[in-house]
Amino acid sequence: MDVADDLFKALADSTRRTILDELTQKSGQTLFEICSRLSMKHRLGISRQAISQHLAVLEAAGLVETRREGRYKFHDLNTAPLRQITDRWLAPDTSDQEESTP
Amino acid sequence: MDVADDLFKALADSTRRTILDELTQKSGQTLFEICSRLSMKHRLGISRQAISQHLAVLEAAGLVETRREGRYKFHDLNTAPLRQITDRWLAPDTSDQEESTP
DNA sequence: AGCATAGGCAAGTGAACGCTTGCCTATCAA
DNA sequence: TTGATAGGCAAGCGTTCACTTGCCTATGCT
Repeated sequence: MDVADDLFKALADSTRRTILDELTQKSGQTLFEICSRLSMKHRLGISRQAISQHLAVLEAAGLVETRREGRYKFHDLNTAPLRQITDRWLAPDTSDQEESTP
Repeated sequence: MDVADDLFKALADSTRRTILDELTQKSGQTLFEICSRLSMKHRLGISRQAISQHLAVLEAAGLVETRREGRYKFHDLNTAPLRQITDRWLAPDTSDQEESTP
């Protein structure tokens, strides 16, 4: 329905948020690299396909961008879509609020 | 699992985001006021109970605070939890990133 | 008191979601 | 060419989620 729907749906899962954390620490990781990090550092017993699906969701939301090089596919973080959240509810413009009279 | 889970789950639904929009325009609305606004302005054919459940989710996430006065219950917006998102991935500190060597 | 208004609780339903399993394609090294 | 590595596609399963329906409590007006 909403255009922002993909973004918020992508952020709704804790595994996907952890993936964003990992890409924040090191951008340009491959699928297998992300897999091993989630397994080692975060003790997440999760399959490769599950993570692949998570990455697809993050890519649909614009939070992750990919580039292919040979048999490797690198995943880069893009935090730009997150600005929507700030712009929507943390905008400094409070000039046209209605008065509170129940 | 995560403590931030409530926040992102709350934002994952488009109706709840619309409620936040409405509370941004006018804080301190009652349940019925929110109901009529969603119905009129946003053409959302949704029951009162559904909206009540949405407000409970938003309150659990800390995005909405409530105060009772007689038979009225007013709902106030609290955008403070949204700062978590900025702090987590939009933090200006990029000093301790790892180098990208696949 | 009697009735309308404002809100709450709980069970049930259909759809979406997260994850697994199994198999397939593509790239590179021996 | 064979084998290993990196990734993709799709069906199936159990859980969670959004929403409805029905009934109940509390406050206020006349």
